Amino acid sequence: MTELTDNLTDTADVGRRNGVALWRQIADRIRQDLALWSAERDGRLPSEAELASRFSVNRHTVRAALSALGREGVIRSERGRGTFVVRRPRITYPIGRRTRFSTALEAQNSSGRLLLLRHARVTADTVVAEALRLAIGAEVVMLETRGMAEETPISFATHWFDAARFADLPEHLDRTGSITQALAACGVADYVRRSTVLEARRALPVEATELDLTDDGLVMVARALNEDLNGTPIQFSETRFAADRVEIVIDQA
Amino acid sequence: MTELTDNLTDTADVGRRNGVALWRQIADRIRQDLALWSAERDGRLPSEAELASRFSVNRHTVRAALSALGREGVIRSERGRGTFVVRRPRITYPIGRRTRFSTALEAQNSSGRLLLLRHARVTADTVVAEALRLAIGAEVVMLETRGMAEETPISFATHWFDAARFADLPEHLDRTGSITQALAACGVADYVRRSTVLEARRALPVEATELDLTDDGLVMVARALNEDLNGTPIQFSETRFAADRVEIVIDQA
DNA sequence: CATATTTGTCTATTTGTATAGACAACTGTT
DNA sequence: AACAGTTGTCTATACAAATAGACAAATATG
Repeated sequence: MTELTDNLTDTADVGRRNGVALWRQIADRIRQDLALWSAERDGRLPSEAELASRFSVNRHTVRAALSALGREGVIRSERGRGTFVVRRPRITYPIGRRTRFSTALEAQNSSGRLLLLRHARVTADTVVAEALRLAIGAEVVMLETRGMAEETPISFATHWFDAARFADLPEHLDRTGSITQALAACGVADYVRRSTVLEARRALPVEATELDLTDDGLVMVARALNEDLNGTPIQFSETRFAADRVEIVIDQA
Repeated sequence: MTELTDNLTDTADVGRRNGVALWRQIADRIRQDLALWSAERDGRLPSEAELASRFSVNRHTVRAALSALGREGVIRSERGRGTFVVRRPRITYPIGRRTRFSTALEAQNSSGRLLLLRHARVTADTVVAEALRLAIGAEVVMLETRGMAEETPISFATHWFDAARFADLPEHLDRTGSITQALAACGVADYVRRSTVLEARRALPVEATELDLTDDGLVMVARALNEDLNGTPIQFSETRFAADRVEIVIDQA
């Protein structure tokens, strides 16, 4: 760790002519290091002049970076005083055999909510059908949800269920606001996580909109399969987390 | 899944004046979709003219994107014929209670190797000390490794061990080439993964170099703690995976 | 062979990015 | 009040990125 943080703050070299503007690279690096500055010096960032010399760029380039972070709402500049961090720590999201969104955020003072955005009956493509052990083209209930912590979107997920077994699911979800409770109403008393696959990539336009990522955001994608206690798959999900706002903890127990 | 892939291929809008050049956004999107095209049509991409109209940009902009992907080695253009995918599937990397790099890649025909880049005795900072249950400033053995699949770098990791207990570790590692065997030589017959925390971010310059990420690459970062069978922490690691080359599977069992 | 389709190369123009320097406006301290 | 340090705004210049159009060179097909 010593090595890395030193590299982060001291030699802050950024690359040129690689298709990403200097001001954006600098904005991304500063967003990364906000935790360092929010702790010490009253959450005050180094001055524009000092940042410019650290990154070896012109002060105007730094200003473009700070301006972008200001539009994102993570920092705030005050003439004559300096630039300050607007507190917003990362959320810790646990993944394990008994992963449930509702309980995930309650442990850390955040009031988590799961919003149902839309739902529809669609036909299963190859991936979904294989996961749920259905025939390709079988009817499935698809629903999209957004997970919130306070007023900040954290996750944007698409879920698929066997339509034969879970036809009434959307109504129950509308009423209860919880997938666990909606499943219970459909006769699934308990379920466990069978598998989770993670990858990271740049956000697609849809995801950037739903997660309120201003520009060029990153997402962590978790594809998960839940099964009932008989070992029958009941739910396949693809959840996109805003990479800047969460860290994922793997529950080994 | 249906929804997403449709969005990917049809409405392929890209944003302007957000600090990321159009050609780079397009290159990133195409790299994402390579799997779709490598399957069908003999691994042939749509023509430059068609891509230009899909993304609503000039053909030269598409050419800049393809040129970048060509330098990366993931596609190859042939005058008069078209542009083709150079096959390179994602590596699946399992994380669980008994995660070991050596066994991770053998299951999928890849010949995995772990290279020791450098090692040193350093003093533990707050994070490392807390993880290994040592005093801040205690001596630790730090080593950096690079994980390879065939000739492609997959991971770049920093590991820390209590120097009092594992002084001879680097030598054993040099000799055996395996952390598990080196630990065995230091009297640790077996060990298990206690915790893993994952996050995603843009690669730092050092990481881009070590992982051979040509431009603007993404990494998944796994911070892990291993302990012996008595429950004593023995190894704290921070591993950076090249996000384009791996997907991480969580072993729930 | 003739033709349509594809990638490769060239010139020209407009918009975005980065540098440089100067100075105004505001804040906290001496 | 004076001053040092900070952010905000302006002008000017050089280079990269994106658009537009035209044509050459290679390939596949009928």
